[in-house]
Amino acid sequence: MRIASFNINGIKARIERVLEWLPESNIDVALLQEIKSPDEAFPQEPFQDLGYSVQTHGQKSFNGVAILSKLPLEDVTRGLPGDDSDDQARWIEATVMGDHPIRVCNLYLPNGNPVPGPKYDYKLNWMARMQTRAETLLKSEEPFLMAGDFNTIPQAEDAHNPDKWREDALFLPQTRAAYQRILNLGFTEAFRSRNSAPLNYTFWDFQRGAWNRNDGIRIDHFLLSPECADLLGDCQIDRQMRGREKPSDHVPIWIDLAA
DNA sequence: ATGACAATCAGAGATTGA
Repeated sequence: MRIASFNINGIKARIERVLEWLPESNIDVALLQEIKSPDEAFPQEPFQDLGYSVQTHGQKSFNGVAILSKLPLEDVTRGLPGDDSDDQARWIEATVMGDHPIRVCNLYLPNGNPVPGPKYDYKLNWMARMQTRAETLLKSEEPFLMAGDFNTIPQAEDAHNPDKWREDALFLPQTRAAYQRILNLGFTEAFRSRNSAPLNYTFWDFQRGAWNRNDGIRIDHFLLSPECADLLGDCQIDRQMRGREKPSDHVPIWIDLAA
């Protein structure tokens, strides 16, 4: 089974790219971020026509996550636990019912800029809540994964020009430490477990010709629980999507699971 | 020091993103 994560930067603007990509990359389960759409406005029919069921957790204008799946989904839950006052649509979970049921958490982690300020405080609080959720799921000993746009550059080799990100919310020591604390619970970061090469990115800014200079960053990740990591096959970044007509600023990343 | 790009909502230009 192939599970992908893709920050599409608006379903309305990106639907043609997504519809061509799903069969091209043989995606069974797609975790989408930044759908920028309320649930009722998300176009389900084109995806159902391709054989996917659709689960969304959206809001007007910003944020929003969705799961498209060719396999049955059970126990869909919306929102990251830990703060009832948080109304930003950044987290959705479901259990994918393949040969081995896998709990899938699709996340759009806050950007956090500018630093310092309330947006960065929100990011760090959100990451702490995510760690708590991860700890809860680990106790269940069910295979699960957390994937999406982490807005986190884990290491210097994950940026073309790390020095320009030193003061940025995506690369500050506090951000990387919060990410590392989650990883240290026992997760496998799928891409780096399969590929140690630098110059592999998932995001290139629209500005300053970043794509043409490969001036990118690697911020979209798959974290696998120990039981899930045992099922991992390949992990690839669909880099070519950045060169298409009307691209998102992110590209898809996918994993193959023996599940 | 600023803007550069793109998407959204709205129907211009502010806001957000990374």
